Amino acid sequence: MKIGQVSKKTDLPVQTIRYYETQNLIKSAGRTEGNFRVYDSKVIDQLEFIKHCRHLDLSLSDIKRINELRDNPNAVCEEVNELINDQVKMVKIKMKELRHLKTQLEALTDSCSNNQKVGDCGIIKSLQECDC
Amino acid sequence: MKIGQVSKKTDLPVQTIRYYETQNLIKSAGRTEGNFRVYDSKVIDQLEFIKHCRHLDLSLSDIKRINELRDNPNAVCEEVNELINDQVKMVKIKMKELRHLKTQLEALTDSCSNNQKVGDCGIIKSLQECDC
DNA sequence: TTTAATATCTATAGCCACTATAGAGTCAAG
DNA sequence: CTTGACTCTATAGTGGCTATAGATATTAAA
Ligand SMILES: [Zn+2]
Ligand SMILES: [Zn+2]
Ligand SMILES: [Zn+2]
Ligand SMILES: [Zn+2]
Repeated sequence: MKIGQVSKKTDLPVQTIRYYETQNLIKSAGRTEGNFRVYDSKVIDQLEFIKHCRHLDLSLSDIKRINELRDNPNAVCEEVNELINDQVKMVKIKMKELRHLKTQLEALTDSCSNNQKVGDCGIIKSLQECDC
Repeated sequence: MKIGQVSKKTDLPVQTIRYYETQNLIKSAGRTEGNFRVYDSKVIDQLEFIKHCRHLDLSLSDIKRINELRDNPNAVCEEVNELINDQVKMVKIKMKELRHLKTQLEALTDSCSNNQKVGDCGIIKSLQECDC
């Protein structure tokens, strides 16, 4: 299989697959005589795994770590657990920040009737005076 | 006032102030004979304005646009309004994504009892099989 | 068989909003 | 006069890609 076909099967851009190779998330592929990358079907699973991890917004270095752990199936999975728990924490923090942001932004929209002059616009005024 | 003092008053890193200058968010400052930037107190307000906009996660180009609009106090403020509304939309989208993420991550943590072997860990299995 | 289209290759730059570093110059206090 | 704090420019790094240029390889049609 060449990279274009891998790309179609995984729905990942060709560039991204090559990028993952440079980052050692997948092994360097073999090459044809003409220097084209050749893959066997295993890589599809590996890339799908990476994709799912990215869906969860895990960083590439986290994913690399998880892959390393997968290579030691007898190790205790505590570290995997911690990674996911940390991710949950991060998501919670981000959600909190976004809730705060939303409150502030909606207060801003309330302070403008949309047909004022810029000089009188409540949004602009609030941005000047905001004490956060 | 030199840049260090501006930095202290605004609590923005010196680098950031210089960066904002390169991005034309603030005008190029005057210079001393020794080529040090000199500011008058106006810049404090400008930087505070930028800071508050950044608190709302507005992009630097949005902020630049808002600054341009502020220079035309007689224009209608519709565009300011749109910028903020777009920002609210973005925040809502991100919140939705994060809620989805949180659900998935918490389902993952539930699928692992933390003391399994990596080979049996429900988290790893879920990441392999996930069909999202 | 020639040619044209498509696929692949590497290397490099761009995105965003900074942050960090190196190496040189400026200035004030002791 | 030296020390130290401050400032200057230029450059590279962050993360996770994405886009481009220019070269080479392969495939398909004419
Ligand atoms: Zn998935
Ligand atoms: Zn308004
Ligand atoms: Zn603020
Ligand atoms: Zn587990």
